[in-house]
Order: sequence, then C-alpha cells, then structure tokens
Amino acid sequence: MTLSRRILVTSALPYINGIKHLGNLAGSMLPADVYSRAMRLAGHDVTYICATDEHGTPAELAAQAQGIPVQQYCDEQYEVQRAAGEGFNLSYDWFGRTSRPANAVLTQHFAQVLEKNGLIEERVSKQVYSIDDGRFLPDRYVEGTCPHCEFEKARGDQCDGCGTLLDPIDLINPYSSVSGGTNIEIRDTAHLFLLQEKMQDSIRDWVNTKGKAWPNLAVSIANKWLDEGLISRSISRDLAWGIPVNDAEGNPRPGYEEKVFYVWFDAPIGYISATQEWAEATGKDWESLWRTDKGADDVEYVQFMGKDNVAFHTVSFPVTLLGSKEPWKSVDKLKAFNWVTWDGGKFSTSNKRGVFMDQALELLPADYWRWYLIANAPESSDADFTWEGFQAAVNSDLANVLGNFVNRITKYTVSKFDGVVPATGKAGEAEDWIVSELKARLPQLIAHYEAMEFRKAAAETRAIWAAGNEYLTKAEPWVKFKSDVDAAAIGVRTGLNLAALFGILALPIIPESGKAILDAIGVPDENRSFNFGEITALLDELPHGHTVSSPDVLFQKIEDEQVAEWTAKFGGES
RNA sequence: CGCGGGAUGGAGCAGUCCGGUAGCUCGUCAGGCUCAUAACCUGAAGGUCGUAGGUUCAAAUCCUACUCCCGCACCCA
Repeated sequence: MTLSRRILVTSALPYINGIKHLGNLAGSMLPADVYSRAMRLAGHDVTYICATDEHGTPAELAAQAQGIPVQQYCDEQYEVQRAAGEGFNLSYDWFGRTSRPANAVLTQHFAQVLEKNGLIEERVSKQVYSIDDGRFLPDRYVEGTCPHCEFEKARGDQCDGCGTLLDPIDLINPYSSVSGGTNIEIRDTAHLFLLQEKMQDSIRDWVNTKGKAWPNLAVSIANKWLDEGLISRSISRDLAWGIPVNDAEGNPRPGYEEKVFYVWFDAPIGYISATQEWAEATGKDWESLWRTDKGADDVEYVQFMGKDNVAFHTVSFPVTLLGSKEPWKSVDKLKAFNWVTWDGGKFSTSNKRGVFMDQALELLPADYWRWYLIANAPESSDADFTWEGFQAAVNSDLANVLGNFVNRITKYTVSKFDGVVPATGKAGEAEDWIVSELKARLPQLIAHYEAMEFRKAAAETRAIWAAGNEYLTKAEPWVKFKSDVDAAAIGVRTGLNLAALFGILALPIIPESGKAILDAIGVPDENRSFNFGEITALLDELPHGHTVSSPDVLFQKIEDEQVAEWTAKFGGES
C-alpha cells in the first residue's frame, strides 16, 4: 500500500494573446494534465494549477488593434482559452488569471520585500519614446533602416535582413511599427532593477541541490545562465497594462505612476496567486501548498514548461522566492520540453502554418490529438508533427490495437454469452501468460509516469493493449466455444476484465475514450484507479453475471483523403 | 570556435550516465486466424549506430577533432 502524497502541479502560463497551437499544448499543459491524472489515479492528492499570463505590450497592442479596452480584450481571450482547455479535457483544479487582484497584491508584496532585502534598486536607462503613440516602445516595435546592411525594415532588436543584433537607438530613420509615426525620441526613464547577481551563489546552491531531480535539458540551461553570471534585470516597464508599482502603503510609487511591473516578474507569481484564487473559490488551503512553515514541506511541487521558459523557472523566479527570505515553496521536480515543429518548420499564426487548439477540435476529438502529442512528446529533442505520423498513431495504436480489442471482446460476449460476464471456466496457460505480462508491465508503466517519461508511458500503455490481442489469439475462445463452452468462458471473462483494465490505463492520456470503455463495461467509479492489487484477482474483478455492452466504434480511422486535405489546408501559405 | 539540443535499418524513436551478442513502433514481404474497425496473431528481409582518429580483451556507449541539422541570443510569452 503506497502512501498518498501531496503533489502540486503547475504548467507554464499560456500568454493571453490568441488561441495556442498544438506545440504550446504539447510542451506544458497537456503533459501536466496527463501527469496529474496519472497521479490522481495512483491515489495521490494532486492540485493542478494554471492561469493565463495577461500583462504586457502584446496584449495592449492587440486590444488597441481591435479598438477595445485591454481589460475587455483579456476577458474575451481568457474565455477562449478556458474553453479550449476544457475542449482538450485539461483537468486543472483551477485556471486563473494573472490580471486578478490576488496577483497584484502578491506581486507588490514580493517587490517590497525584495527591496527591503536590498535586492532592488532604481536605475535610469534610455528608451525609445514615440510621440505619435504617446508611449515608450519596446525594442521590437521600433523599426528603421539597419545601420549595417541598410535593410529598410529592420526591427529594433534584430535586423531580419542581415541577422545582426541591434540597439534601437542605432536605427536610421526609426519609426514606430505600432502607428508608423516617425516622431521618435530617446528619453531617460527610471526603472526598478532586480539585482539578481547578489543571489548568484544562493541560486547556484539551490540548483545544485534541486537540480538532481531535473532532466539534463533543464540543468544545462540553468547552469548556462549561472556560468555567464546573473545580471540585474529591469522588473518594471513604461506601460499602462499591468500591475501598478506601489509603495508599502498601497499608494503609487512616486515617479512610477505611469509604470507597471514587467510581465515576467508577475507571471510566475501567478502560480501562487492562482492557487489563492482556487482556495478562495473552493474553501481549500493554499498555504499548505506554498508555505513551508504551513505544511508545504511535504508537498512535491512539479513544474511543466517549454525549454524557452526554463531560465525563468530555474533562475529568475527562484531569485524572487529565495530573495524574499520568506518560507515559500520552490520547485522540486521540473519537466522541460523541446519544441513541436510543423512539417519541419515553425508554427506560424500569420502564415497559417500549423493547427491551433480550436481548429484541432473541429477536425477530430481531443483524445486523438492527446494520444499523438504524448506518444510523440518532444522530450529528448524537437519533435516534428506530420500528418502521416498522426494518422499512423491514431489508426494503429488507438483504432487497431485498443479500439478493436474492446470491440472484439465485447461484441463476442454479446453474441455468444448474452452480454454477460461468464462465471465458469478455469485459468490455463493463456491466462498464466497474460498475468506474467501484466506483472512485468504495470510497474513499468507506473515508473514511467513517476519519471515523467511520457513517450515511454504511452509506449508501455500501448504494449499492454497489444498484449490483450495476443492473449485472445492464445485463448481463442471462438474455437473452444465449439467443443467446450467453459473453456471459452474463461477467455471471455479474462478478456472483459482486460478491457476494463485497458480503459483505466487509457484514462491519463485519452480520458474520454477510457471513460467510454469503462462505462460500456460498467466499471464503477471507485474501481477506476491504479491500485491494481493482485493481478490474478484483477482479471476476475467484474462480477459474474454482470451485463456489459459493446461501445460504439471508439476510434474512427483517419483516411488518406483527410490527410491530403489537411496537409494542404494547414501547410502554410508560403 | 557564441550557447544549447540532435545525428542509430525506408520513416519516427529507445539504448549512451553504470562499455560486453543493436531494441521498439510504422512501413515492406510471407504465413496464420476469422471473435473484431480489410482488424488481430506469427515469422522474415532490412542498420555496424554522422565522419576521422584514440583508449580497451571488448565501444552506439569513454576520449579527441571534425561535419551536418534544429533551436536560442540586451527586446518580445
């Protein structure tokens, strides 16, 4: 009997702008969901928290482009993202927003504590100001002629013509890419800087300790930043949309009336504030998850993210938490993913390359995508999405191996055994074989989930499903039925119990399909868990005489014509 | 020499940390079965593990150099 553990799971917060593509889904929210589901099935106490990351210039500009207030824009986009997550059956315990009051309070708290601890100081820097727009412009929103190659549409951060990194101050004939206005000037502006270099040693120690439980990708990225040396980073911006920079009394900090905190400073704090939202809404206790003086010491905190986010989670956010010198919980296990590429290239909204979450659900059920993206998760390197691979995975793994197994055993039961779990028959060689298979494979599967090795978990799940088909070939009840009904009965009974088990094993990755199988067989909710117990008993768990039904076709195969159509439709315009 | 990741049968991957008969899925070919979504089961062909050296009784696995591919790069999720 394993002890129930308390597990806090967060996935990187999706930015508010627009619906996310399958790569975003595959790199954080989906694996976090699969892990959360698996751990819940194993009997652990899981809290899975996510939220939209809403502040910053892109949101402000997108709202402006639509001619609506940014708050309204975010409200709408939040709803879109919430619905997309629901469509993909992401089992968040809470899906919050960084624009909610709890996050402002907490962010201001951290800033004040950090300043008190000598980790924040004011510095004046030069920024591009657009008189026409009436605002400061982030570097990428300033365009002009490249001083190196004379490319005329160079961005302030980098020239797309020659690839050189630029300083926007150096651009020739600069203009605002927001309005096109050429009334540009360089102004001094004061900002709060987080003195990360003062935390260099603390963070190094922390990474050396905690990093033992992280994958290589995460450790090497963290060490890269530490080796280069941490530097001060500005944590405020000249923007209107964000969390106001207040003093301890809650009044605007003098000189910061027009400034807000930088989105990357407040976003990870959103993990905590979203947990607070959850606690408030459900009456649960957030401090026992986040405060090590309030019980969070025995919590396992697991973070999921894409590789672009690793530095912020292994260095920046820990600076905030450790620098506060308050007893905050920091991450224990961390899972970082590479990218999903689209037919060899990047996803692109503007070029219509790739499938986005809402479009995906219009084409096929969520489970199809979930299965493919987990079975081909970008764990050790970038993974390329191809329609052919998608088609092969769905047709082979889901339709042929799992769907067909459930279909053949339930249909046979209905046609030859009145749809009832038979009571007679004695276990023989075939049953011994499947028992030994399961004894070897089920612990492997659990281990893969524990290790957050999602490709391997999917492969093992599939291998177990395939073993079911092999079992039926060995047991061949349809042959035995002709001479010895009892001998056929054991095969049918074992097969039905296998189908029930397969439904349970399906639940983390393809929850809807797993549920459909379990509902058809009539497995009660309390038996839908990873507490397998004795395998022999597991294969005779359904009550004898219990009536089962045959579910409708569980997985529709993807046809070549569909592949051809979708390849053209989502292949991009260039 | 900017940093990181990758390079294994036709395709996609595991194995590399802790050297010792190269494994899985798809595809291909042959056979079996007929309960099932033309599905399932069995078997076969096909690789010497990016290149060149080195260490070792033994290297995909350790060391050195090189080549190619992908991503990142004070800003911007």
